[in-house]
Amino acid sequence: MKLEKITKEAKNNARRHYDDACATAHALDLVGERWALLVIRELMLGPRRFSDLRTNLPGISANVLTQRLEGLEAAGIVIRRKLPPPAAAQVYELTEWGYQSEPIFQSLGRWAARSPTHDPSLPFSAVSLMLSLRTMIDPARARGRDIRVGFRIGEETYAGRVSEGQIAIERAALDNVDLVFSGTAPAIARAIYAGQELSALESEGVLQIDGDRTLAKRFVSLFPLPPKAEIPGG
Amino acid sequence: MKLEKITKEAKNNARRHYDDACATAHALDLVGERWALLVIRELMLGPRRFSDLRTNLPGISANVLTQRLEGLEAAGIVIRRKLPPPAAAQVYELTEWGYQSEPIFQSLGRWAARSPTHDPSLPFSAVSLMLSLRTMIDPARARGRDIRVGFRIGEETYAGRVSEGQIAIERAALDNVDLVFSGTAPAIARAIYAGQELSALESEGVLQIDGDRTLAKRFVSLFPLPPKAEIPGG
DNA sequence: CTGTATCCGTGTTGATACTG
DNA sequence: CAGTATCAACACGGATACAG
Repeated sequence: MKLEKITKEAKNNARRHYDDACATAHALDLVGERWALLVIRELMLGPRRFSDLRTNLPGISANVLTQRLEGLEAAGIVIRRKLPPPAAAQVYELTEWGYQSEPIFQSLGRWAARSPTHDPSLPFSAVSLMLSLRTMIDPARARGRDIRVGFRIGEETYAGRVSEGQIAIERAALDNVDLVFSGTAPAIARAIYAGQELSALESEGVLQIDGDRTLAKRFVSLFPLPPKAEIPGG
Repeated sequence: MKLEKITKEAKNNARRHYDDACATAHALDLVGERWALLVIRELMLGPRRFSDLRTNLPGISANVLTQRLEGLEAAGIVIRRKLPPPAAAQVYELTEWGYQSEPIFQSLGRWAARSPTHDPSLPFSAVSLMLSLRTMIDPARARGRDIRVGFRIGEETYAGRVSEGQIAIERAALDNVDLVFSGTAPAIARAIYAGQELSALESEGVLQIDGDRTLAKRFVSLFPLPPKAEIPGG
């Protein structure tokens, strides 16, 4: 039993890697496997349990999630903790270095937003929507604004604050916010990125806005999408 | 014959993808397959031929390289061109949007440079070394400097210019440079990143420096490595 | 010489079912 | 809830043969 485990681990360590001193290639050795970056993304706004990760990563299978978490833990990117009683659940959390990978998501997201084949009508996790706000905010439009905004998505709430051209977001209770968007992540995304009328989404029943409507309109206008790339001969 | 090709293409189009509206996930659909980003990296400093790519990507096989180039071309990231006679060779080149992926390499490289398991003694392609200079230059140290530097790596030459805290680099002839490093990419990397004595590398015969030695020392000092990440319990 | 196509052994991935 | 076991499908990489 023990021996089997050891050989298995040896196998994992000897897994495919690029023989390349380039730091980018090394990054791909660390997080280039399928699903790895998306697992990190889901942890980017704080610790999560195995099943949280599973439900927010449409399509990942349990064994692959296990493997990725083991690999990320071995690499020093993720750490697993047992929550103190009474919660007593096990959670996975990024290490400090793990959290520092956020610029990777921003550069990937900003670039891919220009893709001609990007389909924003697919499922959208709450975390990725929140992260996308950090990525896509237009500092020029946001400068001078100070808006406290809340989001209620399923069971979870996120609190954000626009200031100095940036937006800070964390998983937190909705105290002291000027504005709350409640709904599914895709619905909120339609309001912010597809530019759909807030009132239309509300009558559809997929979105609810509490607070100053004008402020809400101003808020969603802070997140313009870049123009699609023009593909020669495409 | 034709039918087979069509079914194969249909298969390729229907290949594994994340069902996720997040732009980061879409980026991974585009460039998340093994080798894809490294192929793009090799094209980042200008067009290359199939065999250039092969020799600079240690370990990629011809059929995988073909598949990646097809996929990247279909995605609008790479375009293939036939060089005019007499060269008449076929080359692969990034589209404008493809070139805009450079920040992805920078964020990956900067982050992975902190990895405790990064081994800089592996093979190093000329392009990745040149790109790493753009990524790792310390603007604070570089500000106020104006240095024209050349690199001769194998058959190729690269010309760089430090100015305004940045370094611009292109594949170009070595006219008008203050300083030339000649040698293999790993040797130059040892001088710049491992902080090895230039004179030691020269007596070893792996590096040659033409130009002002003091300037060379100043140049290599512009590229400090970040501290390794501390892994809790690692 | 520069790629492309095909075959094949092997390892990785993912769907389903199952266990503590 | 948090994973493990099993198995089929696929992707990878190497070799080789082929085309312009």
